[in-house]
Order: sequence, then structure tokens, then C-alpha cells
Amino acid sequence: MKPPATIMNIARATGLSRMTVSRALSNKGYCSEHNRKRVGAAAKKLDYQVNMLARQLSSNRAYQLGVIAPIQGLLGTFYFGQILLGAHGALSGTDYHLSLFDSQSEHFNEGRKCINLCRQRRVDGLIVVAPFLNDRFPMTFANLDMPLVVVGSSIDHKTVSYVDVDNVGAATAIMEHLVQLGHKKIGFLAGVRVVRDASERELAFRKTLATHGLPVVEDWILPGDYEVRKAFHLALELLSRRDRPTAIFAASDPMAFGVIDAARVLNLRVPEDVSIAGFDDTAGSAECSPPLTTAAQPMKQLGLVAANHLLDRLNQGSAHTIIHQKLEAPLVIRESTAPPGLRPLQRRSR
Amino acid sequence: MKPPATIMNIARATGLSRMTVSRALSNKGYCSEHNRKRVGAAAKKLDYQVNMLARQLSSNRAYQLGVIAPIQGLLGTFYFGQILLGAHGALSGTDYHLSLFDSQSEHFNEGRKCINLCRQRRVDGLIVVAPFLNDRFPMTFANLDMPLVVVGSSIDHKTVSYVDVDNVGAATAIMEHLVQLGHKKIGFLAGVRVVRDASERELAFRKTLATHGLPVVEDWILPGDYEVRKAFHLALELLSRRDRPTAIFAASDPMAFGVIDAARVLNLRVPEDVSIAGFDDTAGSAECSPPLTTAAQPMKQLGLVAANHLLDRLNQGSAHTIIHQKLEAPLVIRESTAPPGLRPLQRRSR
DNA sequence: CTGTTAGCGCCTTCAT
DNA sequence: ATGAAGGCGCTAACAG
Repeated sequence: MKPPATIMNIARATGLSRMTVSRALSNKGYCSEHNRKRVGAAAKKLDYQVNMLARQLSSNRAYQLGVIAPIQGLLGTFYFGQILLGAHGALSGTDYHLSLFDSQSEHFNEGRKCINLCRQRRVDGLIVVAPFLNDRFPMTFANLDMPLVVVGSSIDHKTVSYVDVDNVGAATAIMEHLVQLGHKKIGFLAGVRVVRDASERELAFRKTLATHGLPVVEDWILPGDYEVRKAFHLALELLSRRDRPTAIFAASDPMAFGVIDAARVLNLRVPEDVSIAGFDDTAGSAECSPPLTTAAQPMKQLGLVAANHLLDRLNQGSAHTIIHQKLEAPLVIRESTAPPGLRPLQRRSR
Repeated sequence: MKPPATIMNIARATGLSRMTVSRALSNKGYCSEHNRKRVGAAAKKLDYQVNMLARQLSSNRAYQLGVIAPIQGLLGTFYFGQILLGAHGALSGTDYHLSLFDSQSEHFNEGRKCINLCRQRRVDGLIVVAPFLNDRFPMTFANLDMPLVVVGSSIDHKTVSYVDVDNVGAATAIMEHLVQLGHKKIGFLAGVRVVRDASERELAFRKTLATHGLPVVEDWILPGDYEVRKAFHLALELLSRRDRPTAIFAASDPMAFGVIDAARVLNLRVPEDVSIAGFDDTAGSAECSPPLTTAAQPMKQLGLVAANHLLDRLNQGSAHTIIHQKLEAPLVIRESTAPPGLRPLQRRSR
């Protein structure tokens, strides 16, 4: 691979100055249409590619956004994948790329690493994914004068932006839905305890019951882990009890799938004998049998909004715009929920 | 955040030349111990951080490795997470970082994008994760003179390195194990059809049966998708048949879990009534009940070896070392397999 | 609209 | 062991 053409080469080829070539290529500043075309042609002919290294130094920008996350606990996760996809989407079409850092790495010492990344100019902005309750590290960056946005955690700090999902609102909507249907005996499959989302959903569960004067039966609140299998086993037990809930709210869709399977194994009909609601609206939630009532968590949107926010701040200069945004997770009513003891209103064949 | 200290600042502070400072900081070339200390002190005091942008341009290196993968289909995957973790581990302690690119993005057009990444000097090397059977894009890079390593696909090309798992070998070992135990009726839960690994494991399944003169019963080969749930449902049906296998080889551990659950629901004992083997040795395979016999796929190792290979090539200059490496996935015999119709040899309490 | 000048911060080379 | 000179490729700022 021979060293690629430089701006200088194009300048020579066209007889123009390097500046004119630079302007023509970057579409910035004045440049005659005629020369722009000539430059474009020469660039194509020479197969010119910017040397980003030079561009970076010259413009004092890395053209990179850093994504900081607890890789170990998150990477194999649909949630995180979607966030990255969203961020990726926001960046496609720009000169920006994503760089990945591990907040659980030994080298991370309390975020010092990140601060250095910024000061080293390796990244122009940071997307901090902080799903765990004990993630204090976003605060490390509070005084870092660098575009930064926290995803999946609502940091109430004037200088730190965040994008989060309104878990409480959405979980409340689900619970309201179940209550409206007439359910009085509602069970809950909690998510991983150390994850903020999970605790917010449980909070909403308890609160909504209280609001309606319904009892909170601790025996019906089971410690899930967001995964199908644990949910399956827990539900198998829960639904075998003499006194069992008529509806179950699972804190994630995979868990809801597990509950559905358990119900089926026990010869319980969903939703006739037991209503089941999930949370996420992940792939397959619409196609499963019965299609799942859930909250459509806009995961991709999280990444998209976060990345766009950073791009905005980078482009509009020093204007310190801070966003504190809670995205809606709209209630999606499908066929896994119905009034207790009743057939569903509509029934699709499958 | 004020602009960080530069080498110039340290030079002024110590009264030395920039070069001496540079040498002292990078531990390259001659430098008196005395000055080295003074420089170190000044650097600490001024909180100096290299400006990577400058270093990059000067040394014509991006200090970045690109990871190219079909994000959509892979990111939410344990497999990919481990690969990234491994690569990450190899890089920690170096100046290198990871950058993430999507081979399914519309901007990717046949790898052109990547080639440009390289020519733009945004990355110094490429880790190409190509798990799908129709991933032709590794070949796009065959003539690209840039450190490149394909992960999860055995590309038989002289100029392209790869690191892969020996799926055929490991799957064969599992099958041999089952056959040795005396099983003659063995079923198979296949993985996603478009994934290379899956087809290799199926191949080994068929071949080993043939080797031992055992019949390949097509009805016992079921189309899984690597996930628990599908496996659960398929196994539920398979194990309910009058004529059912005495052992089942699932092409992934999660699927094996699904089979175990199905067996339990059907009141079949594992391994007394049916032996079950998986593939992966993922988290939980040792702790589940019964502990799973499986092949320990070294996923982290994939990323580690790949990244180290790139680092080697980058550091040893133009020596065109190419590696074609198939990592072993050692057979791990636990308690989910036993001779047909017999109690297991050992039994742990739980 | 175009060109000149200068510099980003580091590192390589060579001279001292 | 240290320093001086110069360049990496691009772009900002200013001049024409």
C-alpha cells in the first residue's frame, strides 16, 4: 500500500494552492464551482484520502467519541447493543467514530483514565453508560470541561447531561393498565438488584399498588435477573401456589417469556388464567405467543440522542447546553393481558 | 479545562530543551538520570499529558485498532462481548485503543469504508469479526497492506491472518465422549444456520456418527437458534416422543439449559434418562444443575490473540507474519452426561 | 475567490 | 548526554 495522495499532490496536479484544495475538499469557505470540480476530479483520480492524523492535530479534534461502559457486565446485552447502534447511527455521515472504554478495567482508576483520554485529545466527547446503582463514576467528570453525556442514569447535576428512560413512568403505566383491567392480585419479577432500572421498576410497582389501595404481597415479588431461565423457574413455583396472582409484571421481556413458558407448562392459559406484562419491547415480543404487552423502551434512541447531543455541543462551540432528558417508553398493549378470568377481547389465530 | 501542559512547558520549567524532555518522558534514547527525574517531577507538577494528536501525526500511527463486526447481529452477544474483552485486555497497558465499526452499516459498502479508514490512518490495524457464512468481506481486505486479522472464520489465504476456534475438533470430542459412554441414539440441536460455527458443529455431529456406524436420524436434528427458549420448546417436543434419543448435543450452552429445563418439566432425569452436552462453557455452565458437560470455547482468547497479533506486527515492522490459528475448545466433562440408562459415576450434592 | 504565511505538538535526524 | 533544525499534512488567519 503506497502512501496515499496528499493535498499537496492535488495542488500540484491542478496547479492550485493547497488552501484552495483544502477548501474545495472540505466544502468550507469560498471556492469557485469550477475549481471545486477540478479538485474533486483530481482527488478521485489520485484516490485521495484525508490524513486524519494531520487533520486532527491541525484542528485540535480527535473526531472520536468515547463510549465508557462496564464492558464485562454489559457488552453481551441487548440493551447495550442497541445503545451502541443508536450512537453509531447518529455518527454515520459525520467524520466521527466511536471508541470503546471499559469502566471496570483496572486501568480505569475512578475515571482518572477518562479524564486523561480527554486531555490527551483522544476523544472529543464522552458517552458514559452507567446502569449500576453504585456507579459513582459519572460524578468524577462533573467538573471536566468536556462534552459528556450520561446514559441510563439520571444524574441531577447542572453541568452533566443525561439521557435516560422514564422507567418509573413506563412501569407505572403498565401497572395502571393491569389495575384498570381489574387485577387485584399482581406479582412482580424484579430485575438485577444492582441495576438502577430494575429498582425503579420495582418502585413503580409498589407505588401503583399503594396508590390504588391494593396490598403489596412480598411473597409475590421475586428476585429475577432479567433472564428467561431464572424467570421460568421462579414463575413455575409462583404459579403453582394455591394462592397465586392473576397478573404478573416482569421487569424485562425475556423474563416475561419465561413466565409465559411456565404458565404453559402448568396448563395455565395466557391471558385467560394469568396476565403477563413485560418491559422492553425487545425483538420477538410482538411475535411471541401470545404477543406481549410491554413498555417499548427506546434503547436505540438513548444512544442516538446522546451522540447527537455531543455532536451539537461540539459544533456549536462553547455554548454549555446541558440536557436532562427522560425518554418515554410507551405502553404497548398486546394480547398477553386481559381482565382476570376473562378471555381476551381480541384473539389472533396463529 | 485549560489547555494541558506541553513538552515545551516542561522544557521551560526545567530549563532543558524539548528534545531532552521528550526523551526523558518516553524513556527512549540517552538521558541522564538526574534530568530524567527533574523532568518527571515537572511533568507531574504540571499534570502533563501527551497530546496524542501530535504524537499520532508525528509517528504516523493512530494508536487505534479497529474492530469490524456486524453490530446488529452480534453486539448483544456473549460471544462478541468476550472477544472484545479479550482484545481490550491485550491492549491495556499499551497506548492502543479500540474503535468499533459496523460491517452492516450502509456506509460500509463492501469494505471500501474500512480500506479508507486505514488509508486515512484512523486505525493501524483491523480485527474483523466474521461469524456469518456469507461474510465475504474479509476477502475484500486480502490485498490491503495493513495488519489485519479475521476472528471466527478460517480464511485460507496467504496474506490474511485468522484466529478461530476449532469447532469441528471440539464438537467431535463431545460426540466421541457421548459415543464412548455408550449412546447410540443421539439428537442434535443446531445453531443459527447462517453462522459458520453452527454449521461446523453440525458437520462434526454427523461425521462422528458416521465414523462409528451410527445412524443419523434427521428427525433428531432440530433447528435451534442458539437461544434457551427455542431449545426448550424443541426439546419439549423431542423428548416427548415415544422414540427419543438417549443423549442430546446442543450446539450452545444456553440451548443445553433449555433442554435441561424441558427434561425436568417432562420428569426426565439428567443424566440418568437423558444425557445433555452443550458447547461454549459460558457463565453458569458449571453452576447449573446438573453441571453441564460442554466444550470450553476460549472466546476471550480469540480477542486476545487477535489483538496481540496485530500489536506484534505493528511493533516488529514490516515482517509480514501471518497466523492461521485454530484455538482448542477443550472438552469439559461434568455431570450432565452419563452412560444411557445409568446413574452418573459421581454425584455431587447441591 | 485565491494564495501566502505560519503553526498545531511531537518526533526523527544529525550535530555537538 | 544534549540541543538545533526541520518536517509530518493539514488548516486558521490574514492578505491580495
